[in-house]
Amino acid sequence: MHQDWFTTLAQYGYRLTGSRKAVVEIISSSTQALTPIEIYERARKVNDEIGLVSVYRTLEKLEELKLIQRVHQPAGCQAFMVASREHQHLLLCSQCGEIRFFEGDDLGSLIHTIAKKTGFEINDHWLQLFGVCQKCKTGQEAGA
Amino acid sequence: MHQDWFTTLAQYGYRLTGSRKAVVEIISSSTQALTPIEIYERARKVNDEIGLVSVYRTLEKLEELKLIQRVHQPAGCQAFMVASREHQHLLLCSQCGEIRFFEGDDLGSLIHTIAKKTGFEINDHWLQLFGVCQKCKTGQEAGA
DNA sequence: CTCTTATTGAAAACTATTTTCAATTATAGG
DNA sequence: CCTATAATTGAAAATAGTTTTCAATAAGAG
Repeated sequence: MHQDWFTTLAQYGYRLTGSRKAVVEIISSSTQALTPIEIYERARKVNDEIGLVSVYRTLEKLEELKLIQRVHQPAGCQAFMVASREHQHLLLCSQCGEIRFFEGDDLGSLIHTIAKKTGFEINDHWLQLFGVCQKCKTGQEAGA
Repeated sequence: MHQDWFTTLAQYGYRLTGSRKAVVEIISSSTQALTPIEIYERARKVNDEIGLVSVYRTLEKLEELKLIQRVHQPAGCQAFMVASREHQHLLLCSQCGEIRFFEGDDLGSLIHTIAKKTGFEINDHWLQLFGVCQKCKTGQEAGA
């Protein structure tokens, strides 16, 4: 997957630098949302030259290109992960942070009803499910 | 409505001060989510002694008592508004920020399906609708 | 009315993020 | 392969948002 991201970055005229590669590899392979600091710390383990600023700057670009998304959680909204595709939403484990995509929500008739009742023209929705993943239920910790 | 909030605050042993009254009146009567600074600015117009710190501290308590909730929006997650009741969700106007409550989402079968498919025990969900309110559609600005 | 203790505002501290800037480096074109 | 150039870098400074500290004040119980 991260190869595609490199291609997209190149298509938009962005250079492929060590810092960017590190950030891309870390986020694109994570099953949990990661904060800038978490990404920075992981990147440092591979290359201890990388700066936190570059993490922020890379995140900004990846978000612009819609390759990643900010994840809103009760504990905060600083973490990022791979972007959902159209019609995909997130299911989050409240214990270990493991995230899965799902689709198939059928909000059409609800949206229609609410639109009629309120006079709003409804054009987007956010849906997120929270729970406990199988690993956490059975007592194990998920891998970081 | 804000009378109920004063009662709740008193029940929990909180004193009813001018700063708290101002914050409570402002939030409890707003149809838009307000940031701490916005609340502070409005409160200042009535009482120019109030400090921003007290706004933060009051918000903290109102959130603890579940009288208000933080509202997550594309532009940020610092704003607060009256808490949703059980099963209520938000419909937001992307243009003027006007917010309505709605209920009646029927996610039971979706949640069941996803739980089965993923092994998660799903115990909560966030749903928000976005759109353009009637006033904004017809070109007017909503009242602040 | 008085006493106690919660609450206050201001300033300082802290955290998260963005900007500035000179040095470096990816990459297009020779 | 070189070279030129403009994008990118990391560090430091700046900014924004929030929390803590602290002495002064004031709510409200008795």
